[in-house]
Amino acid sequence: MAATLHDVAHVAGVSFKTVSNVINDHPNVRPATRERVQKAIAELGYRPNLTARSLRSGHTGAITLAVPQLRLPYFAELADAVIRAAEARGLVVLIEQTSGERDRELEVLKSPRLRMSDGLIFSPLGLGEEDAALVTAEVPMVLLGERIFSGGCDHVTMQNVEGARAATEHLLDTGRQRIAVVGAHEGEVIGSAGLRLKGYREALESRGIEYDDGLVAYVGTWHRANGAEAMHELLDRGVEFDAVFGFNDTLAQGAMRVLQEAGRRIPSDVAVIGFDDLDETRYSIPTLSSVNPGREEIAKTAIKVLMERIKNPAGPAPREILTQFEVIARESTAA
Amino acid sequence: MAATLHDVAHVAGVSFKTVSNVINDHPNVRPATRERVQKAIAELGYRPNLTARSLRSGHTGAITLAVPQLRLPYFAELADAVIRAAEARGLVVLIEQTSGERDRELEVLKSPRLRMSDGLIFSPLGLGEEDAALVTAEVPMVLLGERIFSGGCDHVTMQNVEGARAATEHLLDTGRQRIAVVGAHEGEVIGSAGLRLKGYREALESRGIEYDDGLVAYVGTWHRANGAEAMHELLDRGVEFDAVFGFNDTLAQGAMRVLQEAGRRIPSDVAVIGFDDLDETRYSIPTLSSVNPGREEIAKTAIKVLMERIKNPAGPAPREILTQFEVIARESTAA
DNA sequence: GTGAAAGCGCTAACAT
DNA sequence: ATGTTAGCGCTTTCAC
Repeated sequence: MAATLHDVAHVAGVSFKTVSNVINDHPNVRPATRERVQKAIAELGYRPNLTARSLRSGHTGAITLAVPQLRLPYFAELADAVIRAAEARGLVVLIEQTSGERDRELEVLKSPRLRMSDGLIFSPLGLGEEDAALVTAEVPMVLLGERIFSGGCDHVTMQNVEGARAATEHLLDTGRQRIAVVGAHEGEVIGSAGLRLKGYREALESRGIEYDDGLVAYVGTWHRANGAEAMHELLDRGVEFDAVFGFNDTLAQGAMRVLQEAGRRIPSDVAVIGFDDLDETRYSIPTLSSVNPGREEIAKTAIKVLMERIKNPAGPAPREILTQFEVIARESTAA
Repeated sequence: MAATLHDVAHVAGVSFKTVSNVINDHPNVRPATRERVQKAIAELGYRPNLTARSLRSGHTGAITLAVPQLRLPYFAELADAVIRAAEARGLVVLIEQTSGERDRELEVLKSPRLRMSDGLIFSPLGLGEEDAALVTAEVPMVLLGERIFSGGCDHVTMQNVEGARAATEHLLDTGRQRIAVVGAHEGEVIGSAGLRLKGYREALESRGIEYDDGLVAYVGTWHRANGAEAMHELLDRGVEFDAVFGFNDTLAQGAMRVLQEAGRRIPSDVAVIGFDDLDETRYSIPTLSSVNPGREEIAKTAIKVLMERIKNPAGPAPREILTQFEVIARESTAA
């Protein structure tokens, strides 16, 4: 089968330790010997067995990324960014899908599989603050998202409250007064939905507008279909509104679709803003205003922090890192 | 650090082989002993070291999926499906992004990293038929897509020609005559673009309509932006058309956007159909007709075939597997 | 500068 | 039914 160090050593006529030295660029090898070894390596098409190397060295060169599902464009774009950031540092990425289910999330955390990687970037959806004590892994971990803050591990997250507040203020600035919400989670305080609702309320409050629960549509998950459903519900309720804040872009897209089906014009009748700044917001009809939560930065920072933690597990105290956000105005909120 | 078999054996007062027997459900263990060992395992929080197991057993329980990029919704949905299919069989998935660049694709094929997985599902974009000889890996491989057919490995692919032909015929059936194409690749014969163009031409021919290169817009990649650009170009050319066939849904979405900006109504002025049946086609304005290429089936079949090949590398001759497709009519091609 | 030997944690013959 | 032994392919002391 595949050639081993021994085979190479044999062909090159040296001890297999010398071959190892050549491969790992150790200093004490005579140029002539090195050359001979390299020739043997080429001849045999030798490739190091990384599994063996991992066993010996204790690290694998891989990290795990656990997300709800790649079908959700936000996580696809996040995974894309994480893989690129990891690759830039010579790491490969193993992806686990949790469907956002608590049990599956715990399973991933506890799986022996995790040890086949050097660290974990974990974006929980089912686990909550009350589970903080369970959120530990046998490898260094960086937490993403808004579900858990009290953990003892590094945490990279976007500014949900501030971003949502800015989005709402953007709508208010265009003269909108009755802003419907699509994507709230019943009773949630600390997840993305809870925090974005908080930002929404803060913005209203700062302008002296009273919060009206009748304008808020609650959903289960954040797929396009949920946005569509929620908008149907709002329309059925018969409440008046002149703007919609979709808690993410896919919800907003679903809602826009239904609004237009119902004959509402965007933005003249109803302005719409989303959250995430997905690529597709640039091509919908109309283009969708959104909040760029700093996804690239999240990915890059997560990788950086994780690598530091892998190098030095007992390093600095866990950090809480917030990314920059930016409101991107597009057609759906034109004045 | 982490407990090993030896630690468990020590605590349970047995030899470490017995522990191994318990873990691997070997028959010859007395219930009492088994129980004692299991208690020790629980007590120490023992988890097997899969790296060591891999080294010994020769397989890793992971497979590699190499795709251009997850930002392209088609590949995000494909990866999602592959991960689910793999998980159902107890495998995890490592994802490599190639950007569709030939060099990167070759790099992935040759990387020692690949041996940290048991097999490869490879969806090339940069490599072509002329590179077939280079498309070999040190692990079993299943090829996806249309770039390479002559390889000596299992190949799962969609019916591009037939699907494209059916899409075109669908447009013709609604009375359209001048069908523009968005997404062709200059001079390509065998890639998705080449094959879909072939299907388009076949459909025209079967109805006695002459092929007009003036109706074909060529692009570089298949992002939304390319679809938008291509449609701008078609409009600038001033050619008349009453339908558009986007070679994938993202291209079609970009094109629809530009068409509507230009005041063309869909489907009354121009009908539009895409390819891939992405989730987003169900929520755009208007909803986008498309061809479902059997993505779930591709994922499931690829995993199944790969596992068979892993189990038996010298097994049956490489297979060529085609999935079922289906034209999905939505608003964008309503009569 | 190069080689010999030990061992990472596990599985699988082969004893006992 | 349980224990012993020999590696998987590599890195890493430590000698020479």
